[in-house]
Amino acid sequence: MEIEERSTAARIRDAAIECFATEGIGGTTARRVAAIAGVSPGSVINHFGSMEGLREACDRYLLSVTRDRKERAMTAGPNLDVLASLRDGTHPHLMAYLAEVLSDGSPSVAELVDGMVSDAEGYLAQGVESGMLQPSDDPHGRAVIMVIWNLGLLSMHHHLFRLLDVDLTDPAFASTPAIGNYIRPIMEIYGNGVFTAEFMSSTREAMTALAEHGVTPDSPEEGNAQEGTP
Amino acid sequence: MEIEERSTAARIRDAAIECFATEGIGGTTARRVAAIAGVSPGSVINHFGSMEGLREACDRYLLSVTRDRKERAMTAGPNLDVLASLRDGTHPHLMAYLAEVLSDGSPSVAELVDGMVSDAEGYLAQGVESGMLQPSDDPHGRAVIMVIWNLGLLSMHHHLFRLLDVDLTDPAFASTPAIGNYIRPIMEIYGNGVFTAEFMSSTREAMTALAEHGVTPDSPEEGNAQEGTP
DNA sequence: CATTCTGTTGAACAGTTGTTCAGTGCGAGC
DNA sequence: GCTCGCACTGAACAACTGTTCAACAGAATG
Repeated sequence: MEIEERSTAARIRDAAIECFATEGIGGTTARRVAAIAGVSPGSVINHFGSMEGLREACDRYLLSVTRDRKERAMTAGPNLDVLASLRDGTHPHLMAYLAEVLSDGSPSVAELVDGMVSDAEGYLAQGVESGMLQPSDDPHGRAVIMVIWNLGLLSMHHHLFRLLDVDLTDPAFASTPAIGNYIRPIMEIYGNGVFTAEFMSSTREAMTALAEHGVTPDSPEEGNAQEGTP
Repeated sequence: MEIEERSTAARIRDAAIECFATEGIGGTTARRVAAIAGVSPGSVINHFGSMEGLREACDRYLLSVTRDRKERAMTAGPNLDVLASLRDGTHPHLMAYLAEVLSDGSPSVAELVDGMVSDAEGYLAQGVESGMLQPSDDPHGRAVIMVIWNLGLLSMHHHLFRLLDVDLTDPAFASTPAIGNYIRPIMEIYGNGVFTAEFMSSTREAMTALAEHGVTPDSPEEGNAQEGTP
């Protein structure tokens, strides 16, 4: 099950990750992977049983790399950037591979996302304790939203690149000059919010009702909820 | 170029949207679309030239529907929910189709996203004028981030459903009981932010430097920037 | 040296794909 | 009633796909 590094299987798996990342999932064929890895098409199936098996191996590898680096990063203290562990340049296509597979429901990607969420819950709690972050009425929900906002940005990196000139899949992303375009608005929202205090207090009763019962088709705050729904 | 409604071409196009939405882009074939539409495979190509042409027709249709409803929604006042116009049940698979195509860089989807961003800029400006929203140092950047956060949530709806029990592609989404799980944390962040005022003021100098020069590989605020990068 | 074993090959197979096109049916216009 | 035109069919085609497998090389083992 475990793949020896520097082995042929590892070369094939890395070639597959590169192919999935650059050609997309649909554009990846056994022959193309074989060509990149410098082996025969038969060898690809020989090692992984099928193309689906190869895809699963890539997912498992993504998961294991993330876990390895996460442990190393843990010692360096909490970090709100759930993706930082994939951006060290050792595996240049891993981030783009993740971006590609995020929006299809593979089980091991789900496991990865769930892990990121529970990590984020821990980091957020630490941030609250240390006085850096505000406490939340719904710590789990806040962690889910923040993690998926992040991953969503990654999976839409084409649009983000077009609109803000920032490439989230670039290993050298952190030293892009335009990175301010990306961080500035996010820090502004995370720092001050978007709604004014007046607006929040004027809709407080609707919000607490929402927190208790949820929105029902004919709940009276429907009008406000629609305007406020992001 | 314009497709007559109720025509065979329209039926094929709707079948394609359904197929793209439910089977994914890779899982959609000419024969499957033909079966759903109740026509022969040849007819599919006859009407749209090729499968790529069919895909483009679907994108164009998505764009035109969005524009139509947007105009109608304009009269009802600004609305921060950029997706509300697609959620009226007339075309039950349009939202799921959008979710499917968001993460691949089709030109007309790019046009759609750009339109949503410039709409959002307008709505946000109106919200600022009316006192509902805080002004921003970077109105364009804020609009981009907020729109792509939203679209990213949509494109990751599988994960969101697993984690918060909310299905963004469901036409009846607004009346789901669990919708509070989704709205509550977002309203909290948009209302109050995430960082504390103390943390924000302690990193103010780093933030203003960022706003002016961006982050460079050896800029001194690198440490803080990493902790703050979401 | 002979033999086994492991890893690799690449030709071949069956299945699916997009696309073509001669032929069919059917309704409108005369 | 006849004919024309058009939309549609579905069998056929070439190009691809994942997968199989007999053959092969080369190192390790006896």
